[in-house]
Amino acid sequence: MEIGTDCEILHEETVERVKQKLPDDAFFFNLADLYKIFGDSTRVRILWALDIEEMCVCDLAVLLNLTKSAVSHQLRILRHANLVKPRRAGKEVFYSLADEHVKEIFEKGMDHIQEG
Amino acid sequence: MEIGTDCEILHEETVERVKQKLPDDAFFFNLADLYKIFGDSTRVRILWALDIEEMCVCDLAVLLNLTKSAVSHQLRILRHANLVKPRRAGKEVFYSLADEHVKEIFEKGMDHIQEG
DNA sequence: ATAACAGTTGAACAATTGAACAACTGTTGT
DNA sequence: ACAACAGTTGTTCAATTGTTCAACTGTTAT
Repeated sequence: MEIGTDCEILHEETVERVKQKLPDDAFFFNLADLYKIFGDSTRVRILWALDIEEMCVCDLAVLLNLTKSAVSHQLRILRHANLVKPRRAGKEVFYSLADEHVKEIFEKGMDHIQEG
Repeated sequence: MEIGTDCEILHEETVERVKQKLPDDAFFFNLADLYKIFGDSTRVRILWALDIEEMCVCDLAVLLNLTKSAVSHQLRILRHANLVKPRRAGKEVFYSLADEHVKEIFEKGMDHIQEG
């Protein structure tokens, strides 16, 4: 079955109208990639914890019952997405939320859960 | 390496303080599951389109260059998460966003992308 | 009734992803 | 210089996930 052509165009006006506003693929990939990061309970727990206060890798491992390795891997992903930022202090690295967006995205998500 | 114990507890006060506020696992799973749904470019494109106007499955397939099947599978997931709602009209099924949260979560996500 | 078509659904396959393990950096203190 | 420890990183493996294909519903019109 051929993509996009296994059906007649039912409402051409609608499709055209929306198509004109449609952002390019990169936009959607970036947006999806951002949400993908929130889409894992371990990462969400880390973000939630860092929303309370700055913590080092070991603290997070103990708090969330994970290995340092697992925490570090996830922090790397979160760092890469500019959601957390590191602060080195001797041997330890303290992590905190990078900006206010994280908190806001969280709040909207929780709103939805509490209704559904 | 034993989980959560491959390091000394460095800041016990911090860990305890955060632990007391820590929601149960279900909370984080639900939250992650919600974001997981936004974490796919096809679903995000569908949601974006439905944010402009109500559309039927075929319209979405043509607009986004997908098979009806692929669209329907994704709509099922979105329906299940209460993000879209169907409206049957004869042979066609029109979908629209279920509530305002979707739009708000979107906006926050885009804010973040445009800064990073 | 039956043909036509919008939409749904299940199974199978490829691609992605999180966790675990082990090896490695980098900093501190002796 | 070296031991100790916080953190990082690469690899492997199992599990999850998106898409496709094919078969199936359900509604409309003849």
